[in-house]
Amino acid sequence: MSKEKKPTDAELEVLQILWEHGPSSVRFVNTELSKNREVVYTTTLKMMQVMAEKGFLRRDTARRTHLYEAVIDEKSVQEDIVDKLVDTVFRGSPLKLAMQALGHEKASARDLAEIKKIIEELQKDKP
Amino acid sequence: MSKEKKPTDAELEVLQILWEHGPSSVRFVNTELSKNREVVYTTTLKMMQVMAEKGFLRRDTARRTHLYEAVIDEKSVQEDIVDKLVDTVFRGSPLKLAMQALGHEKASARDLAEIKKIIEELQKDKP
DNA sequence: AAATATATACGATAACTATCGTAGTTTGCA
DNA sequence: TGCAAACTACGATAGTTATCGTATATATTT
Repeated sequence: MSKEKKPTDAELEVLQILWEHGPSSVRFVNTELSKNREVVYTTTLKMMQVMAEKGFLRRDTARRTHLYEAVIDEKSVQEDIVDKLVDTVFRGSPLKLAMQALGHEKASARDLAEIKKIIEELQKDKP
Repeated sequence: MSKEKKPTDAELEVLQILWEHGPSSVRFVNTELSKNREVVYTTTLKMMQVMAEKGFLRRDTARRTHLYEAVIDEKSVQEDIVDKLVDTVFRGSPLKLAMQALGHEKASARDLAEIKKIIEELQKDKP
């Protein structure tokens, strides 16, 4: 039961960068964000400060350039969001969500083969 | 390319009820919502009025008790949300999302069997 | 007809988000 | 040394969301 509030969309963008690259400076995160859309440096700074207050990030202030690190786990965030999504958009049906995901344009033949294997594994547990 | 803004979480709750039951009165929707959490009637009313302004709902004012109907399609909303979710939370991997969904507690053996069939169908198209 | 119940309309508001400018501090280099 | 660059701190703000109270109109019941 994670009691924490869920990150906003903009916060998720930051989290994704930190999950991928590990502890990073504001400058780095801002540069990454700017690849997708224009963001002023202090906007990113403020956001990350707020996220630290919320407990989403931890920061290391040992040096002048602070380093921020995600303290919420990528997988648990994914779980929270999927659970909520199943309830609020897919009428409680994880199947429908999975189907929609696999129908996604980016789902490759390799993906399909892989998930088939996973399903077969799951079927062993749920006879 | 749906240009429309996406519904908020609270709006999705309303939409789900309308998708399931078809055109409904505010009273009905409020009663349904109240099964999950306490909501004052005028809160629901106001929300549905706003949703109508946004173009999410159409309303029939022919009678004293207005009837509201969803004008955005359930499937396209699901698509939009899944697409965005894949990008912002699953690093562009629909596979990861599908796996997470199937690992969901509510995924039944029947679900698994069914999606396996669907995957086999998809595999015919993506050799 | 009067009282009661049920509707809509609408304004106010607290909380939150995302955004950015300004100020002040530290570092590094010409 | 002194100036420019890079950094943090912080306040202000416009927009949005969800919430609810009050006012008012229309049915329904007694």
